[in-house]
Amino acid sequence: MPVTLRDVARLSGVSVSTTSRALNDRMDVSEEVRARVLEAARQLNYTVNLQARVLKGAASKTLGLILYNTESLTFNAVMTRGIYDIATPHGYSIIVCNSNAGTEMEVQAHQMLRQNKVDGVLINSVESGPAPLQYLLDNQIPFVLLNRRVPGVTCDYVTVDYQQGEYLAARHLLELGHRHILCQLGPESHAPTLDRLAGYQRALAEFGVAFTPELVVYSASATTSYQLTFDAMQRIHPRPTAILAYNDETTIPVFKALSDLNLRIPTDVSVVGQNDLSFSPFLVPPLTSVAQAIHEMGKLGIEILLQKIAMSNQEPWQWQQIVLEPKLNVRLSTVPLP
Amino acid sequence: MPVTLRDVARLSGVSVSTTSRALNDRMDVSEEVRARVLEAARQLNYTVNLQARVLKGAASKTLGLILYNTESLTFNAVMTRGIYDIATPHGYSIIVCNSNAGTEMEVQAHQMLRQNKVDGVLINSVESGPAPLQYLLDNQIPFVLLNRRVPGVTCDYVTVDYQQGEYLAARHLLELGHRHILCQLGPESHAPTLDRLAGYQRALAEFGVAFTPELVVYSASATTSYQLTFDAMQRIHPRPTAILAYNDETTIPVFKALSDLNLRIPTDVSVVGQNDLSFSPFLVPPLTSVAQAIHEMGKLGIEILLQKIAMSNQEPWQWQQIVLEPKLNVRLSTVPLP
DNA sequence: TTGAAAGCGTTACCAA
DNA sequence: TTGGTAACGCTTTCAA
Repeated sequence: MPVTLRDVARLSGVSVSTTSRALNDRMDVSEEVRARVLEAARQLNYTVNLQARVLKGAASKTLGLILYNTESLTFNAVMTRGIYDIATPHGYSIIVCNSNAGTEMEVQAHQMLRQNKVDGVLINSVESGPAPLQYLLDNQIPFVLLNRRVPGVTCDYVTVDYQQGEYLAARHLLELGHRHILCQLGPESHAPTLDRLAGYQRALAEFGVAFTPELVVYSASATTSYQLTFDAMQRIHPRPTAILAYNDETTIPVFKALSDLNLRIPTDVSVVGQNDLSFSPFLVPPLTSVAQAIHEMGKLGIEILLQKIAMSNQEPWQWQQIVLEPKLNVRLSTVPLP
Repeated sequence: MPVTLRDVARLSGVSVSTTSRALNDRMDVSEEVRARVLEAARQLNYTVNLQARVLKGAASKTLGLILYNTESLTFNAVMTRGIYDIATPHGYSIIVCNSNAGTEMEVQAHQMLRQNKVDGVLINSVESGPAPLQYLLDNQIPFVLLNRRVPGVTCDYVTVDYQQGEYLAARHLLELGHRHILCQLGPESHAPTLDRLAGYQRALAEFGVAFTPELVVYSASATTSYQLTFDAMQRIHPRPTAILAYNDETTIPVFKALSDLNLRIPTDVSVVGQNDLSFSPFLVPPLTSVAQAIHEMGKLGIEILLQKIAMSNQEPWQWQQIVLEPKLNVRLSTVPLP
């Protein structure tokens, strides 16, 4: 039913092989024939059959993207935005899979991508261990890890530095004189959580402040952020004078909890966010926040991947292991301790 | 280099055709042979070559998703979340394309999906007119429109009702006695914008309030929302007593603009948002907002698409044209006019 | 129950 | 410069 090369060949009155060459911009085809073939193809609305081409051994011009999909709503949106936009102009389709933070779906995703013969993979989910990565390495399928590192696996990756981000935020508060800083982190087992905790502790140590486990709480949703803040500010003595929020979104319930406790920001409590979203400068007061280069991470990831695919396998490849540095944007939600 | 059916056949000592039947769970294969084949396949880590299968005429088990990608960061995230999660268990891969609200990239997306022989398409971007849809209809490729309707094209779609959403919000304010309601809409040419404007006007008409063009402003970003609110509340006399914000995200700059003008919420100005995000109940004051069933829209869309694909083309198909109703969640950011 | 062979649409090789 | 032919990996007749 669909138009094939044979149809175009018949209409243009040349052989199938000549038709193929004409359409693929080969130079061993007379201008006159090429014109006729192109016209016929246009007329029949011909499109190449990718499966046939790939079966012959050509690249599939398809990439895989395995998302983790449990981090904040905005995370994937920001990270993937640049990915599609760079892939499309290069003629690549992207098959997107979600692991939903589960090993089973992650394994299925790898299987799907393998079956689809993708030319490369961007990976933001490594729940099932290094085996799938090893498979890709063994089979020389290029891939780049996004926001992840895997111990024992040498490969390309682009991450941001959550430890440094938390460190910068904590140091900022310590420099302002704060000593009782409530640290709100995400899911307890999550790798970035451990990084951030380490950054918090590093800053404390640098200022000779003892670490108080009570000051660390774990939450990730709006509801729990409100409750945890509300409870912690009442329970902990002396009361924290500053809060390192989980991210800018959960800063909103934090603000409300403080408001409900009649605590003013920043007079009574300083607050620092993470991610520096577009609305953060417009909170009341404007939020001091750590900007992580999430968008940059996605963009660099796909660029490295495409670069790697474009290279012949013979050339030596220097592993790209990039850690993007966070930046603290100071606004009005943080002030010196009186 | 990759393992093929021939390799499995050789190892299990049977023919290629028998191997194929064994792996495809056909019943005309002896149990003993099937076991041997499966074991050989496992041992060789065999995976079927999808391109070959599709070339033979099988379904590609691949769907296309064309996103518009100019709406808020969260919109795509919420809508697509359910899509992947339903497609994967059904064995479908999804090729995601972004039109970026441009006709050129949209056309390219359709081309890519056509080349990839997708079994169906979910479409949230119809910038280049009805031609690509007509192509899909002509070639019997199932598709479902998400958040879009196209005049003159009869097809399946799932949308939410922006007009009704704005109507509900406006009516709520009118019932509270407000008569000067600032209406903040998105990009001026955007279809939802026109719907929302109509909803606003319908509510006004119902209460016998004259429509004042001056009270309608267009914005979509955090920065412009702040400035537009700040300016409008100073410029317009009598000053609006209520604001219909563009969405919950831009509500944040609206709150700040009002705060900077020393206007209290809700005492001086009532505010209604759109989307009812997870953080909205935690704004200060908690935001009255219109919830649109964006997630439901994605979920229904993929379900209808899969259903349609599963049906033999012979059965009659009843067009699914679904408009999901919005819901107004009243909180503390709106009060009766004194 | 099994195997041989044809063919899906394309490209590459070789011969003309 | 052009055309015939083979082959990519699979499924599906059809025959044994």
